[in-house]
Amino acid sequence: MNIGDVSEASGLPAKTIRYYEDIGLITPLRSDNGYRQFTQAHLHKLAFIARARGLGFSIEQCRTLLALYEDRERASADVKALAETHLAEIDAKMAELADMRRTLADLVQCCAGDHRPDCPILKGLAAPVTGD
Amino acid sequence: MNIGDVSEASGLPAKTIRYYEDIGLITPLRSDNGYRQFTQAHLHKLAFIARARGLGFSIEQCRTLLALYEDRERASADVKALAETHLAEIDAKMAELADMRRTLADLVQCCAGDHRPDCPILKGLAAPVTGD
DNA sequence: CTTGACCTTCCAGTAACGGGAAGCCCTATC
DNA sequence: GATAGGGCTTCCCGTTACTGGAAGGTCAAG
Repeated sequence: MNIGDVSEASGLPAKTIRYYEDIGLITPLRSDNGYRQFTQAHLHKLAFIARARGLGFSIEQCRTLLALYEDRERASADVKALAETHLAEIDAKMAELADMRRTLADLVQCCAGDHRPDCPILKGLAAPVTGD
Repeated sequence: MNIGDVSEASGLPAKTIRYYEDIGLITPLRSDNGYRQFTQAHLHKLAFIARARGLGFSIEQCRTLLALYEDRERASADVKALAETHLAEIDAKMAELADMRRTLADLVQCCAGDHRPDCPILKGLAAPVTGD
């Protein structure tokens, strides 16, 4: 398969697939004309990466996951640990966003949002509301 | 004030403050020795930016907020609209994270996490679970 | 006079690609 | 055979919002 085929099959842009080759995630062979030649195994790997990325794993985490995936002796505990680490990262981000959201929603709610210049949002940014 | 003073007062690293000057967010004067000279107004602006950044506004959104902040004729509706746009961005990110979290948590829960190689997480990444 | 803390500029790197240029390859059509 | 098109190649720059580090000027204290 050429890059266009795996691109369509995996849903990944060709640019992204070339990038993954650059950083050593996949290593397609080349045909005589210099075109990358992909096998089903390559496609499988790319789909794996696409799904892991879709779950928010970083490229380096994907690299580790792929290595574990290809290691028939791996312990599932290793995979689980990585997944749990990532789960914790997600939770941390969600908590951070929730904090922002709370504060921002408060400010928005206080703002009349009319033609007048008086704006509690800007006031809140200029001097944070102290709950004391 | 020198950059170290505003850095400490605003909580922003000196590097970041220089960067903000680079991109035109602030424009301190220079003293004879070439050092940046900051006023209370500069510090005020930096603190404003720091808080807006803390709420997740992008640099460009901060630039707009600053412009609105310094425009005595602005309508609070403009500020509110920007804040609501950002609120929607936050909500979108939270929803995306929640989706990831759900799927990942499901996989993690199915994984024994022991010394054996059998791992539902890797299986799930290799071929997504279809709910059909 | 030297030491050390501060300040300056500039260059490079981060994550994970995306855009676009310049140019080769292959097939189809006229 | 010439050409048009689409796909492929490499290469380099741009993105966001900084951070790290090198090389060197400035200033106050001992």
